[in-house]
Amino acid sequence: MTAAQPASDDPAVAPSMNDVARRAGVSLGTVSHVLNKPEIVSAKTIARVAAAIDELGFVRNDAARSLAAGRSNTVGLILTDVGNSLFVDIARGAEGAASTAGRSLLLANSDVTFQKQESYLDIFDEARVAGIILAPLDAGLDGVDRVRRHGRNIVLVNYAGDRTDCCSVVVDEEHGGYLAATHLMDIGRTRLLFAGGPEDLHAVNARREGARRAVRERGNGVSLDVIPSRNLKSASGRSIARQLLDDGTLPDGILAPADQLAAGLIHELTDAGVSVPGDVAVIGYDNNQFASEAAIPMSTVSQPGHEMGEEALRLLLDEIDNPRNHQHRRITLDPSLIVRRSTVSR
Amino acid sequence: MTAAQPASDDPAVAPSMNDVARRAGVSLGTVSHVLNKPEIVSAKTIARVAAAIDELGFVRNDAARSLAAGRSNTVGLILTDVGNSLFVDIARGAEGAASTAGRSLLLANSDVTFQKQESYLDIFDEARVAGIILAPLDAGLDGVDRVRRHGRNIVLVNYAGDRTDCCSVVVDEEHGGYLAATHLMDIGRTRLLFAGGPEDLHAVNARREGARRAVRERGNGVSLDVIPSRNLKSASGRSIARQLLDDGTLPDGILAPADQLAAGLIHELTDAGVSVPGDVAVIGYDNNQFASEAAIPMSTVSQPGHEMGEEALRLLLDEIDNPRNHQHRRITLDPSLIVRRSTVSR
DNA sequence: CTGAAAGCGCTTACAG
DNA sequence: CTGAAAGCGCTTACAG
Repeated sequence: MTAAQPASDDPAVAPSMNDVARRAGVSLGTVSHVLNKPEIVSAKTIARVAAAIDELGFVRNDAARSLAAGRSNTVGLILTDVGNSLFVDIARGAEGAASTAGRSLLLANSDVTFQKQESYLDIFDEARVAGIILAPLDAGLDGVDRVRRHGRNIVLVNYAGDRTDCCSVVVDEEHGGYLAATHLMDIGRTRLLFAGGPEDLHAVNARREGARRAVRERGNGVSLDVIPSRNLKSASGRSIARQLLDDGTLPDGILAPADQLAAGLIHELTDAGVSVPGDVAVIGYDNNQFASEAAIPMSTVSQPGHEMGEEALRLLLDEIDNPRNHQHRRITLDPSLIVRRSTVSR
Repeated sequence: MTAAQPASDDPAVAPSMNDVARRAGVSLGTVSHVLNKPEIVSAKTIARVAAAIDELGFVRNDAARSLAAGRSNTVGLILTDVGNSLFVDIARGAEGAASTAGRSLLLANSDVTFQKQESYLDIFDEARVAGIILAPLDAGLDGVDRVRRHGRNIVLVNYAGDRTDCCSVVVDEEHGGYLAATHLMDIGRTRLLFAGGPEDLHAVNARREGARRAVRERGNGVSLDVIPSRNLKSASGRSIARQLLDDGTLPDGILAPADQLAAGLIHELTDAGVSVPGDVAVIGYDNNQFASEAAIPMSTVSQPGHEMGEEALRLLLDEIDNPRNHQHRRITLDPSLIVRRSTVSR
């Protein structure tokens, strides 16, 4: 279906500050002052200029402003995966903090692709944004050096490797794994399985080590098996479940490093007549939207995405506004346990 | 937890085109030509300039470029809700088409807030982006006129009201409702319920009317009840289900205008011992991620988000690149039915 | 094919 | 408190 209509032939053009000045009967510089330092302008002049701006529908040309001022008002945020609610929460947190601070926040989605991540770093670099918040892939942090060399401020969020030469906000992944394992032991489970996850992902490794520590510290007679998987998707969870069913050796508690993985496990197990949590308690990770919507609402470990975004923006603004006194720092936030029916029946 | 390290005292500054020119031993204009019209420059000069760019790590100042050229290379996309996978798909589609065309795509999330939508329109307007793709709220399209008056190209996606004075890409919502109702009748259901949704949402109304038409055209002896709800969330689905259970008059087929709503209905019904789809078949709308992950995978109506984003960007580029010949048009895409176990048991 | 120069729309010392 | 003017880093006719 298509309905057509000719485009307007009048390519309207935005009025400039000069137009405003002329209309208000003041100089160009005065208009600029009204916009940027109204406190040094008389009330009468402000009113006249404001009226002219209104009448003309003037909007500042940000390219010219950035160029003349040598700095921009906008901040860029590069997310790994906008399909993952953690990153959406980060974006919301950063957006809130940015708008409080009078800054605009622009988003980019690297879509778990290293090349896109690099390309967006360059785009924000070319745009001379005031700063960049990057949720980097495990794959590499090379681009970070590149843009920093140009004087661009950058803070890392969610993952930072071992970099201490820029600010970062991360979550204590190890503690998340610890929380999950402790919860399973608290409800009396003794044969635990850490199920799934590529072994080259930092977060997966840390969560597994956290689970190991929990078992070591606290579990006498508690075992912890590990079965890795190619990815974090639900199909991997299903295939691990089938493997367990075939072997006939079910654990009584499963920790999955992602909700999707846990969902696959739960479906395949319940389809086979295994009771969750009766026979096997399952806990996921991430607190994705569907974790609470599932038929068996899922216990999980939640990461404070909103706070991560807020803190990241706060660190960035400090770096932007106090370049001299700024100290790079790493903020580590704690994940939290969310108990639902996949581990504790009501 | 916090670890500190002093910031570098050397606020590195990006080299300018002038620096590149000096280093390459050519004029400023020649460097610009190498970047923008390499075909008119000799291979030798290109090589020299390229080397200088490399050595210096030069990145173009996009603010200066936009200002001098009078146009920008980036396109802005304003989404209603990045938490909704439809919009994520739209973003992915637009991103793909943009990068193919050598354009950068910047995202903004209006977060279902009219004020944010307006504010991001202004931000993109101030940034003098080449064009804007807006997924507008039902609430109002005023901002559209404002930015168009400044010569900004804009195309609407997902909702366009009755505007024909700009391009738009929408989905045939009426047809989606028709598909869902037809499916329920196809599997033999005769007492249908259109459950939930605020009556002032265009999409909800259209989907309901589509269901009505399907019943009218095809159903002899088929009834269609309607129960509205305050919002599209899962709690609303639960409360509608409780109402049905209290009344003791269950339909045998339910159409919900959102997956979340359907999820709430399904949970409350199955908790009460009602079989889905045995006693009641339930179909949702949107094909959100959790629709397939649910314990009873959900039948639903899927919207072609990726294609919507692609088409929207294509229309926008046509408007940008051919301002003289461009014809505004509305592209209407079809939704599709996805059958899962909430309507058809295996 | 290359260079010199005007100009894009602002900001910001500097005078007054 | 206000204005005149230089300059931000590019692009783009225009000469040569």
